[in-house]
Amino acid sequence: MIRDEIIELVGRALHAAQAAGDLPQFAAPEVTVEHPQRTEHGDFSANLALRIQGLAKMKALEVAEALRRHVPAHEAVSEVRVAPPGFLNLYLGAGWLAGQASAIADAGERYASSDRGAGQRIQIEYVSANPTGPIHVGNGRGAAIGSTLANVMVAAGYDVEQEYYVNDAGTQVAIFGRTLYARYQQLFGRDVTVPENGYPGEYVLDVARGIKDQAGDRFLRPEGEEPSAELGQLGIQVMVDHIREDLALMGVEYDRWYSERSLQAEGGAYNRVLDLLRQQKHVVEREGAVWFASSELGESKDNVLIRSDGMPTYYATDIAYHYDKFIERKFDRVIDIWGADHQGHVSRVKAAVAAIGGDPSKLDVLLYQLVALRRGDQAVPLSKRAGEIVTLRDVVEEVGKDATRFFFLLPSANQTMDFDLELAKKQSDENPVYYVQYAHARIAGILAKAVEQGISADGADASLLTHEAEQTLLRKLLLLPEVLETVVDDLGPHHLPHYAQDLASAFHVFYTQCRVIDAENPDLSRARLLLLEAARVVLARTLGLMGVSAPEQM
RNA sequence: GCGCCGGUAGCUCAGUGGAUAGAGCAUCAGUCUUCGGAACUGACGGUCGGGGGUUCGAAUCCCUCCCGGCGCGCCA
Repeated sequence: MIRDEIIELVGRALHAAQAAGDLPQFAAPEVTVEHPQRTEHGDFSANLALRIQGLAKMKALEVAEALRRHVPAHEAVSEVRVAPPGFLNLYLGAGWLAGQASAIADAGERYASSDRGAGQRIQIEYVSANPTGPIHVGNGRGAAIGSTLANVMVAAGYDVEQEYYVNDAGTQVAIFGRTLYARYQQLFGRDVTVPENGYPGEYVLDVARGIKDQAGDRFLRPEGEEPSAELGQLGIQVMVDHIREDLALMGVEYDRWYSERSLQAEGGAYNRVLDLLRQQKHVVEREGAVWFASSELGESKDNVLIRSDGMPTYYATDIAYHYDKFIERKFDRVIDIWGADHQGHVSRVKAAVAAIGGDPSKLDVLLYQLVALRRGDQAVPLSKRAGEIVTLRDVVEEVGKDATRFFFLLPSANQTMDFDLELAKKQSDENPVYYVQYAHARIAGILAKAVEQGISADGADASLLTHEAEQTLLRKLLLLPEVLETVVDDLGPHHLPHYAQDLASAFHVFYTQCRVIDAENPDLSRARLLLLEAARVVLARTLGLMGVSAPEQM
């Protein structure tokens, strides 16, 4: 991308200046450039002179001037200036910029893809909500973040595997099984109530009904007896199917659904990992429970692996799961995306990864802060009476997949957010989703009209794209590769919707100022159609990565 | 009490070492005989939570205090 070429140019200028004796010899720091806020400061600005003034024992302005004299010629760069207190400002040439229209249009949907990831195998695990209930609004945020990040990393050349960890074992599942059995018995007229600590939601009754329709009274046992484990597992399966459907409504698809239970099954990683930890003397028994002596590894406390009732904790199976990720499946990198309420879990999982022979620096845990639901000024409680919650499905069905994803992506992950249902639904200028999609539909409309009138971009002379609005739009189009790199480096998908709004804005300005289809100016029309094609490509790509549709009309 | 996250324009948020701190919405004032007005232009609006420090340069890094959210050994 152009930014990296500019960095390269500045680096070469430094070496050339040193070789020519205009600057003294010293080890050069890494060169960085940025986009100045003010356009008169150029397209790229390097602060190198300011940073090396001490090393050079010269005034920053003089260093910058020495650098400027040695910047090699480059087809994209029309001018290099020095500005106080010592910036080196580089300007892109109008002709080169104009030429990018055809380069982008030709790249099509591959535009902004890169091989930065070099095929590195990376696993992204997200949502992974307990299958004991429907997936709720907060999980939706994780879904939007995770799947968007996955899309972008694929575009950046990573070999990505998206995974949902199904907590189909443990206490909560057992409680779900007992709740389900109570509901199941109710369907046969037995006077039983949902257990005290059970799941009061109506959905469990629906699950029971479905099982009764399929299997009749097969799971009914004499009164007072415990339910079969099979019933619970069947119920979990039904819940997982629902979760899969709910996430599919949001455009989220996984490569793999990984069963926690399978870890504990014969040949699963759980026993091997426990043996491994025992061998390494990381395990102590105390108060009837088995503990991971994590405080010896710098953690603030020890953590229970096996409870006094003999059941493994979530933590224990999670260690086994990460053993599977790092040691057995040998992912180069692992990203876990969790709600902020799991924050306390982060350092102990990292400690465990180190203990089992993994490299904790290859584990990134992306935490997102919690979501509150709003309808205008009105707060919407996430859980209503009797265990009923506002589900993700409710939200998607009310405001649509596009608005749901866009709104979840907008704030950075470590910002708590209010999801405003009223705003997300609004078809007005208050709603940024429509602003961006409208830009795409508008372009599609003009392109369709051009086809109608028999005009095309074939043989366009891009060098006619000299209007300020055209050049501003071109600059925005060139930014997408940098945005994708930032998303990958910061694990920050929120940059995408912000960029999308900027891009849409640049297009709308262009549209207002520049007539595209103009019978009086066929050459300019062709050139502008080419620019439109490029803009459409970039807008569609940006929306596509977010999992938001790019409509031809609205 | 300890840990993590946040505090930036009236509201919702970008911006994590650069130049005069940005955007959307809201408010006010404008733009259309032509490709989609779900648009465009301008104005108004800031002690970047407070204080101290580091630096040529701090919203950004360090220290400290205040406020809010989340979490803190047998839930996940």
